[in-house]
Amino acid sequence: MSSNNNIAYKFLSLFSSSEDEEFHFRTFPEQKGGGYAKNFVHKLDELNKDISKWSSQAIKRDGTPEKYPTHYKSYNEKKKHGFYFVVNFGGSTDDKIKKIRAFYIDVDFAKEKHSVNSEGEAQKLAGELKETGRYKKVQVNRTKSGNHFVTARFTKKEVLLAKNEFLDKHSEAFKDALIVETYSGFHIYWLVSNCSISLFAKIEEYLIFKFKSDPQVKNLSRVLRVPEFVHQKYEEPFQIRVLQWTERRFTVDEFTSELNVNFQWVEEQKKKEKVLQTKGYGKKSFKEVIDHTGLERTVTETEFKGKNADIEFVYPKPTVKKVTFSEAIQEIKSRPISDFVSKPDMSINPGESKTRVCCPFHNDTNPSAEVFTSKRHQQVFYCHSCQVGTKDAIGLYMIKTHSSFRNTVKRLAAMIGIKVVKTEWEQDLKEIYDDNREFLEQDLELMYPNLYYYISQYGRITYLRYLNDKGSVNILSEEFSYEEKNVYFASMSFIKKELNKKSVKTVHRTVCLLLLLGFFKRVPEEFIPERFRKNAEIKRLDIKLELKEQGPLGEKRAEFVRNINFYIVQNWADLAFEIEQMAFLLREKGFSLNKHMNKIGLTKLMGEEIANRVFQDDRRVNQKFDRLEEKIKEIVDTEISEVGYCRVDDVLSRQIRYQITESDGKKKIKKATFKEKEDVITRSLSTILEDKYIVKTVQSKEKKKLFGYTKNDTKKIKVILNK
DNA sequence: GGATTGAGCCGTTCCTGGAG
DNA sequence: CTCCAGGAACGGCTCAATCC
Repeated sequence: MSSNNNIAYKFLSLFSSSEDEEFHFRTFPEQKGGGYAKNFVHKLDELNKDISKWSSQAIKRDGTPEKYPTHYKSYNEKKKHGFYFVVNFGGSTDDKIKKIRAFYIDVDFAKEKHSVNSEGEAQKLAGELKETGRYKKVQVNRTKSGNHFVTARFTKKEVLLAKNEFLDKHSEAFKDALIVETYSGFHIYWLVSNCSISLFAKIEEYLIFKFKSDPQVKNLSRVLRVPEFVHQKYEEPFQIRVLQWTERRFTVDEFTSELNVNFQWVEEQKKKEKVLQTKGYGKKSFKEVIDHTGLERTVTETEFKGKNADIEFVYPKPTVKKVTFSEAIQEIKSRPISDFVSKPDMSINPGESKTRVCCPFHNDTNPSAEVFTSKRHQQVFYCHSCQVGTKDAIGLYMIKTHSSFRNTVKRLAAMIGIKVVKTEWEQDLKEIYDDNREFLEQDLELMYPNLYYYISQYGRITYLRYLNDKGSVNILSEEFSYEEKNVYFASMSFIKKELNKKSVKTVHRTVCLLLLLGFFKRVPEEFIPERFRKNAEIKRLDIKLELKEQGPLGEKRAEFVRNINFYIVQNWADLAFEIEQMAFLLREKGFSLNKHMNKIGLTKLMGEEIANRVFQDDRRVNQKFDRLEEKIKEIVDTEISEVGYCRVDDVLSRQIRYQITESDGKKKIKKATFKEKEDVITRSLSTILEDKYIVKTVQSKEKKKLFGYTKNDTKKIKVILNK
């Protein structure tokens, strides 16, 4: 027995069955910009020393070690990296885990997060939370997509109370558990001797529901903090410590009976949760409140904001003037808001700079809204209480009626005796947009099966409708057109928000796919008039967006518009055959969003010209990629000439060396990593094979035997054959 | 330095269609 | 019908460009 009193070592040794069992470790920066995560591996007996001496060289992702060793303790304290270990045995990724060492949960009492619908609501909730005195910090945040949420961090005292309550409540279940205390909660471990990999996830799920612990903490290769190291995420550093020791190692049977593990109950809980998570599309919106356990959600329907506003607009006047759409906007913006609103009275008395009114958007008895003249705009309406604000009557009308921008302009124009007429160019455009709408209603499946294949899935038809409609209501001006079509812009985040998507990346890839197919075209940057690229003009455009968002005054936000993608909508009916051809090609070549929707992948699959259409930056295909591709091609050639076929798996497991030219011009031989080989194969296999080979997927045992595959499993394998 | 954007890589989770 | 590999979605992280 060792005589040292190293607690971290003692802790880890509980998890292993022998002194030379391996442990995988990882460090993560606790704070933003704190560097990269690093990986380490140690046998247990290497750690049988004071933790200030624990150190080694980190292992990079490609398996090679880093240049200098890292002393974990000082790295943890000075560089503020958290120090974690992979609880289960085998490796640091899920597929490498071979043995379950323990069941574990992570409970967190430090924070609460509430999602709300508007900044006003967020501020109100934040105020209420602050008043309770239970929180150390209450923050109103806004996601990139414009959703508001309130994060609140409990005071130390509250965290302590919650911790005690939690331990008391579950003392029976934790009787034979290892309990580790973190700043915000606990890591609870139950050592286990004979749990299968497949059972692990089910039991973890049960524990998550039973103890309302962090739902993320259930993966096989989960890392948790090592005791004795310091947790420095918050202001005060906290040393992770072991509260309760145990050497009890459960068998699965003992565990399931002593903790009353019940899988059916888990399924019921899951169903309940699913119902709560269901969100309405389009018409209804819901509010989610997530408490600090991250699991209990209450969902309420929100009001249709603005519908009940106590505001009335003036009646239309007889037409005295006919103007174009953009002229009408100018005219409306140049007039005071009171020209359009009959109630409340928003006129500013002569000689005064502003007027105060009772806000029509909330129950307001003491005037908390004001109408004033700003430097950049004729008039601005802004409520200090509920923070509804607009820069002209257009915004007010849109908030009240939820009309589109175009309809709003038309109706407001009518109120001042103006009729909006279309120019010839606008009429042509309207036809395209209308035709496109109709095009989507047709029986596309029969007429254009490949086109249909791509647009029928994953709500892509919704993207098409949305972008087409967006074009039709954002007609800028004839002088700003490309190929005689209306040019409009859209940011990915904005589309994401409008279409209720969860990730900008998904939106981006979908839009790229639609561009690739040919439904839209990106306008090359050199064709965008200089004045539209200038800040001032972009601000003008942004104000429109801001109105559509019905958000508070967008003065700040209007300063941030840079990389904008400009699009034109094609005439889909005219191009349907070409789109169908492209869709056919993509399917034939085995196009996949995951693998090919990037410049290198698409260039390899479809050629440079098409790739440039979708990705306009001047990224080049990596030289390295080409070299490795040549090598792989050679292997396929020789293999097929020798045995008549080539298994893709074999190519991946082969050691391949290829030449690269380093930055100083020297040539060097490099060993291809697995990932590099995989990249080349997934991204460009079909293109490097020329026309003489085909790739076949084989799954049945008999067929696999033909290719010398003897393993008794149902795994699909890929083989390259002569055509 | 902070914010924001498009774009990249990588790993996990959810879902589906085809093989058996 | 079941099962599972692969595709799509999602989320974490980085990076460069760009502006205040």
